[in-house]
Order: sequence, then C-alpha cells, then structure tokens
Amino acid sequence: MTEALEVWTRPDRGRRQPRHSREEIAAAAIRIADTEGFDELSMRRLASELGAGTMTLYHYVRTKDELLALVHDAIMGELLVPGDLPDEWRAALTLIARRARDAIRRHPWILEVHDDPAPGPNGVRHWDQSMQAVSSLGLSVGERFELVMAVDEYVFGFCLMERANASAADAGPPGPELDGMREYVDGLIASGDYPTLAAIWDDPGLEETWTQMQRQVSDPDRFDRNLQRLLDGFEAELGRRRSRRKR
Amino acid sequence: MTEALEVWTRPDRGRRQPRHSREEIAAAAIRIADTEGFDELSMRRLASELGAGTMTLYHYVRTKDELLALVHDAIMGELLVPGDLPDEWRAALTLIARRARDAIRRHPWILEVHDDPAPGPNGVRHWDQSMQAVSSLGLSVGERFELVMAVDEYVFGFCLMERANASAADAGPPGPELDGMREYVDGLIASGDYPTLAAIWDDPGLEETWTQMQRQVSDPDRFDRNLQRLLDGFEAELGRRRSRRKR
DNA sequence: ACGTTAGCGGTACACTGTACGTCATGTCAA
DNA sequence: TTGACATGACGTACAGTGTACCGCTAACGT
Repeated sequence: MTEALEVWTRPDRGRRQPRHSREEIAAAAIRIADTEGFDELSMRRLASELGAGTMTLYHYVRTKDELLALVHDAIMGELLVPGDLPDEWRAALTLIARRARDAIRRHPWILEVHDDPAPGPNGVRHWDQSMQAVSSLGLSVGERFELVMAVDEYVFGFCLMERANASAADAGPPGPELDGMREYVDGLIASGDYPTLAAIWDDPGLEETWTQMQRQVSDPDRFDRNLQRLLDGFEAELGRRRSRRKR
Repeated sequence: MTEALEVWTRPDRGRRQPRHSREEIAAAAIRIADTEGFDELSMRRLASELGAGTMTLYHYVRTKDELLALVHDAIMGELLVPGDLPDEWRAALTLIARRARDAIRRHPWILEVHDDPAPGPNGVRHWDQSMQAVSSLGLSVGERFELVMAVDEYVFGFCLMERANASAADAGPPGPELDGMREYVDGLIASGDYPTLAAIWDDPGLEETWTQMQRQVSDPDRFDRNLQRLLDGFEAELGRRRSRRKR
C-alpha cells in the first residue's frame, strides 16, 4: 500500500524543467484510448502522440501500471460533481452516481484497468464528495462508508453489464442474428437442461422475449430505477432503526 | 453477435479423434490462472501444461479470446446452484448470488476477462436458474429479467470492489503503512480541497476512521446485507404495485 | 494395405513493456 | 560569460506475447 502510494507522493526528482507534465501525459493517453481503443494505448504510441521518445515516458512514470494509475485518477476527476451538492442525501448520491456512470460511458475502457491503483487526489475527492452527500444522516463513519461503497459498487456493476451487453444493445430491430440465436437455443433446449428457458420458449416465445430483454437492457431509466430501489432499501432500514430508537 | 456465437455452434471439423477436448483445455487454463496468476496464462504456457505444441491450441480455438470465452463458461458452470432452488424467490436469488460470489472469489482473475463473450451453455444455464428463481412472482419476462440482471450487476460490482480493496483488506492491524497514509492525507487536506475529509480528520480521527473502513471492507456479512437491501427495494415496489391493483 | 487428410507443431513476424547506457542540454556557481 | 555536471531525453536490445503460415506424420475410411 505504502509502495503503491508512492506514485502520488514521489517528489520531483531534479531541478531541471521537464518538457511534459503528468497531466499532459494522462490526457494524451485518454485521448488515444478514446479514439483508437484501449489496446492501442502502448508506451510507444503514447510517446509518439507526445512527440517524445518511448523511454522518455519512464522518467514520468515507473511502469505502465503507474501510467494507468494516472489515467484512472484523471477520470476520477471527470466524475466529480462541480458546484455544491444537494442537501438531501438521496438527491446528492443520485447525482454523484449519474455523473460516475456518464464518465465511465465516455471512457468505457477504464473498466479494463484492473490493477488496484492507490487512491489519487481525485479519487479521494470523490470519496470526500460521497461522504459529504450522506453527512446529514447522523451515521458513524463506518455506516456512511458502507452506503457510499454500495453506491460505487452499483455504478460499477451497472457499467460492467452495460459494456458486456453493448454489442447486443445497439442492434435495433430483431434483425437477422435472431435466426442464429433461435437455432442455438433450440439445440440447448433439446438437451432438456433448460426447463425455464423451454417454458419461456413456449409462452411468450423467442421474438417477444428477445424484444422485452432488449428493451430492458437499453432502457435509459433502468439505471435510476435500480439505484432508487437500492436507496429505498437503505432508507427503509434507517426508518426502522429510528423508530426503534424512539421506542 | 452471430459471429460471436460461432464459438459454441461451430461443428467438430473432421472425423479424426482429437487428442484433447475443449473442457480439458479450459480446465488446464483455469488451473494455470489459479495457481500462477492470470498473466501467466499464455498460449505457450497452456500448451506446455497440456504437453502439446503451442499452435495445436489453434485447432481447438480460433484466438485467445475464444479460449477465454471457454474459460468464462467453465466458471459459469461452477456458479450454478446444484439441486433444486428454494421456492421463495428471495431465498433462491440469495443462494444464486452467494454462489456466484464464491465462484468469483475462487477465480478473481475472471474479472480481467473483459471482452463480452457470447453466452455459452453454462451462461444460459445460469440465466435459466435465475429466471426460475423469480418465476413465482407473476411478472412479465422483461420484469423478471430486470430483477435478475440487477442481482448479477450487484454481484459483479461487489466482487470488483472486493478485488480492488484486496490488498488493503488483508492488512490486519493498523500497521506501519498508516504513517505513509497519514502523511499523504495531511498533504491533501492542506490544499483545502477536502472539506469532509478534514472534518472526519478532526472528529473520529485517522486511526478510528481507518479501523471502521477496514472493518466495513472486510465484513463478511456486508454482501448479504446490501443484497437484502436491494431486494427490499424490489419487494417494496412489488407490494405497492399489488395494493394499487387491488384498489 | 493404401491414400487422404485432419490433427500437430516448428518457425517466423510484428508487437509489447522495459533495463541499460549514452548523449546533450538546462541550470547553477564562479 | 563560462564552465561543470546533474538530469532529462532516448536509441538499442531483449525477453516475452499472439498468431499466420506451412510442412509433417499418423489415424482413419476405403
């Protein structure tokens, strides 16, 4: 942990003015990943984007993972809510969650950054905002953190699923790929291992099921709906706890 | 989509008996990733594990991504609930969710498989089980799917966070890395950009905050607690809808 | 028993991250 | 202004990756 933190605490090495800045490097990396895809983000490609030699990057960053930590924190910066947060905790958390979702949608490849980067300045800012959002609830730090973490988890899970379903979602009308799917599913059902699938096959049928699932996956309100249900669960518990205390 | 499905529908190519099977190959891949880490899972390493030449693998699989699709589906197989599901929908979904979490904990590297593999036989089985779990609710396919997807998203989000916090969680007592953290956070607070953090710094202080957060992150009941809150939210809505219909 | 051909796998290539070492230039002391 | 020198820049090289191509060998249908 301490070692991982070093990316953020390491002092500037010398007295000479470097030609680039970490912010500039992170921004260039994000630009490449956005326009050409995450796979194209190599040290060589990034260096050429900056008009620098490949190995020059290694004076700003110890490894590629450190670079990705910089990129990660830059995106954490994008997801901060500008201005003041609403007083009401649900509104505040909803705002934060939406903004996080939007940032991830803008840079979906960020989900492929899988190492656990130590929290950078913007990561801590996000934590700060989230904790502030629920500060009026009179909970302990631990309880507040549980709520905040649950929301973060929700956003990540949602975006991960959305990404996985991305290729399926942009197909508009039933389309011709339905035939391949029908054949495939027919084969599965024949094995007898899919009782529920077989039942659904009979009643609403493939076409209707497909349409309903597609609608579900690409429903723009689904994010808010499920978030509100999660918050409902928390709120109900808070209510219960409060009434118990009164008694 | 149709092309992606091809991994599962492609017929056996010739009449000769192959030396290996896809199941065997996937199992070997999982073994390597489990014991040596996901990075070590290269085509060469996998081939040597099977006692085969590297290029031989390409007769079972078109690309490494296809191999990962096989691996993905094998793990989907691990997460299926054996035997019958409870009748009560919450108990059934909870069981499924727990089992999924356990499978991912056993193979955390699966979260690094980031392409969107077409649903394999076991993936569809998981869908089948989940849909069965909520079949008694009298909902449309689309509504059932929304609930099922929300649970899947929850599990993924939870496991992703758990993985990110893994290195932080296994540190037992406050430890010496707390000093590095204190110094780091002091620096951040000095910038004035972290009002809530500063407030928390004053009241419960670093040590207590750290302890509470650590406890939260590694609380074994957190998974169930938040899952139940999500399901509470769904159930409340179902109740509301039902009473509205009666009126 | 034989010819066909599908499974097998060696070699080669373009690409990756990065260790090492040299070059040249910005900065400070004089 | 000039020199010394630390430090930023970066070319080369290496071990590793996924995989295209192509010959080889052995198992099968006849």
